[in-house]
Amino acid sequence: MSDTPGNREPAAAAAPAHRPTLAKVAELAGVSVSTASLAFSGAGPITPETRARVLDAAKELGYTGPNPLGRQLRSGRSGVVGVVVGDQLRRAFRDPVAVQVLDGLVSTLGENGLGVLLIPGIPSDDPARAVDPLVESAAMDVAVLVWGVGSDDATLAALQRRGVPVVIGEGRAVEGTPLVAIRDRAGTADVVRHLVDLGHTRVAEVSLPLDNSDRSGPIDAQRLAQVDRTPTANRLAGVRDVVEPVASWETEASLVEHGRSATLALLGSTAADGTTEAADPATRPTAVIAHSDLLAAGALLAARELGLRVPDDVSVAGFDGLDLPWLAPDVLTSVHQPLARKGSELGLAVIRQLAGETPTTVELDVELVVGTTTGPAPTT
Amino acid sequence: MSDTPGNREPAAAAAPAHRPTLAKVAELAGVSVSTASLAFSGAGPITPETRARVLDAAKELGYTGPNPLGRQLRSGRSGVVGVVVGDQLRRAFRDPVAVQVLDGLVSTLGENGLGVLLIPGIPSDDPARAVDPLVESAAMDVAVLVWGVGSDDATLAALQRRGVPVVIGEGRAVEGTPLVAIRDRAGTADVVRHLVDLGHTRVAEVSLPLDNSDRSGPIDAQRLAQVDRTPTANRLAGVRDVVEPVASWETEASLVEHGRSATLALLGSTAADGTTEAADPATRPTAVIAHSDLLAAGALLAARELGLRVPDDVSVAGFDGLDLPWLAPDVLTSVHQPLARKGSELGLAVIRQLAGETPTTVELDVELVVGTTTGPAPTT
DNA sequence: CCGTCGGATCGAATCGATTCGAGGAGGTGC
DNA sequence: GCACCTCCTCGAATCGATTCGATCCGACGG
Repeated sequence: MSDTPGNREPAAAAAPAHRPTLAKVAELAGVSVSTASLAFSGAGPITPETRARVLDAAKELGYTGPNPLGRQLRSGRSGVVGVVVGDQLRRAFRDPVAVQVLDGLVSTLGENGLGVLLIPGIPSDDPARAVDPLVESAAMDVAVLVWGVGSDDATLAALQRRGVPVVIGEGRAVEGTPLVAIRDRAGTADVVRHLVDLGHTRVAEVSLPLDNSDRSGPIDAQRLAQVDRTPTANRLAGVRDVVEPVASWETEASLVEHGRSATLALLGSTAADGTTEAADPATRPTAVIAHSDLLAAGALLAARELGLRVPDDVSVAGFDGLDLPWLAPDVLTSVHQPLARKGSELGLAVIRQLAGETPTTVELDVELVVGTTTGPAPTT
Repeated sequence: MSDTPGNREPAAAAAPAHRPTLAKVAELAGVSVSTASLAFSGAGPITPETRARVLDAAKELGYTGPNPLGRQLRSGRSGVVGVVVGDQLRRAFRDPVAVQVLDGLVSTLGENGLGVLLIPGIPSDDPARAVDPLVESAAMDVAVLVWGVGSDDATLAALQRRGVPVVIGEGRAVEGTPLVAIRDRAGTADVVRHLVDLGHTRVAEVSLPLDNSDRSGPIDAQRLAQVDRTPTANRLAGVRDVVEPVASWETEASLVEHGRSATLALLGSTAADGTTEAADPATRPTAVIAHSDLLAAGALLAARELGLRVPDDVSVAGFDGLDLPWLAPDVLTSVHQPLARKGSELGLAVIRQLAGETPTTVELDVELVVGTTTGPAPTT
């Protein structure tokens, strides 16, 4: 076998495990490579005996099935779907919303034999890292941009340049790519209408990030015009479809602590000694609408801290429909969105894309679920 | 070019985008394929003009670089690291501990041009799903079992059968595979010693799951013998190195709500009307040691619910060192472990494994950080 | 003026499997 | 008994790139 002088074994000292190939198995079984391939793939006719002989030979050699790399090259498919997450995983995954969507996506793709490759997105504000090796050259059949695309998305551009088909979740529609979205705007309007129906007129808003600038603070008209994330834009619009909020506060991420600090700013006033206490009940907002449940949870904690009773002194509502048992005994009033379903739909869109079907837009329904955190506006 | 009659174009109607190959580029540039390859890879000598000519030709054809599949087959490397997560992502990623480790892992691997493929593990209690397509046949250079391996791990077995090198985090050491662990046992002993030093003698324990049976309830000696997860075993042992807990409660997952219910059971007693109130201060545990911060957070909430002051009536300590700002104003006493570092070390172990180095075991240090939730045992 | 040396380019083998058309053996029908 | 048909197996091309050794060229030294 090693009759060739000058073998191509450069320095592989402790690597005796040159895995056997299909050819070796075929040789041992006394059949051709093509027949051996048939034995494994099951495509095409083959006698049970021949098949058994091949399988026996495989077992004897310790061959555990066709090398995926060879198969992939031949078929032109890698079986891998790239999922673009934020540049920091820890950030993207701290939000249960993201995790649940991803869970649905991974399950659906897994059922179809597709794997998920985590791709750190290219931060649009960092041109130095404009070439991410994974985005630029990882093998993937489709890429999923789960959390939308900005107006000037470097990752999207790179993928399109490479010719990788793209599926987008929750965001701006892009020519020729499937989109899976939810009815943010209508859902947000629903919950705000619920508040208005309860008599609330001074509604404060805790907003999702408007872009990826990590800013936080009050949103004025000028800032409002700069919004560059579709979900945020939709929810801002949904609120304003019903009422003009008396105050609106931008947060840097959908996390409990940011909801808390935003709400302290909206409902509290800083005393001379630096401590924060509840603001004047006559002017203070009577309801807080948060763009997410995590922010709403923070709002709830802030209200408790300020000594405000929920919902007697202030009503709090969120968006997402997360299960937050540690808020007990309170149950958030929230707009429930089908998170796992959103992931599944993304997965199905990927599969349709691979099948060559023409891209479609899917829009999922949401549902207002009233909990214990909203009630009639205080009469004072 | 298409002088061959009977082209191999079966039914690719709307797919004109047969991506150009290196051969086509070489042809247009008037050079050989090998030279064109050199122009892209940069390996080997090449005149700047030739290189430019190739690159121009590539641009003209819309060729965006070598097809990863071809390169992978040739090199025998896929550049992909499989990371085995629980069968349900949503479950694995609800724990910030997991997410932070994964974040460190993804960063480190990303810096080395390696991608992370999410692999749902094979549930050991479900023989029907004993063949996961991804575990069985996805292309990966190394697999990482981040959360340890059980005594009879189907996923590990499948990977070993395939000959995929494995790296293990936090668990039982396996012959010939690198391991990255932390000093659970010593760290746990440290925090328990801290409690004992404060005068606590009646210490209750809220334990991580002992196996993947989803059981919850008190742990007796018999159950204690069945533990099949190394981190849990280590922490149980660490506690017992210092004190014998007056009560120990198994949870089904490291989540706030389970910590809460366990603690209600440990510190409360159910009244005749079905409500739970604090048990007799004379016999009630004065300290709760939880195996994780999420469980400890639940314990804290439960204590508050029972009307117990922390740390005056009861001390609470955890493990992990998570940042839990929504527990404010409390700050958990906890054993901090370097989570991102653990991920990085796993990544480095992967890289060493790929470089053919011999597997080593890395054990990371932990540090007790005293917060506001532990204090002297009540004198009554 | 010729031999030699070094750098750039090319040819061909190789990675490991899939697939299609051809060929061969065995069985059936007339 | 012959022709035909079916079913299985085989050979060879192919997927797209990398890489090694060979070749070819110009330049330089003797």
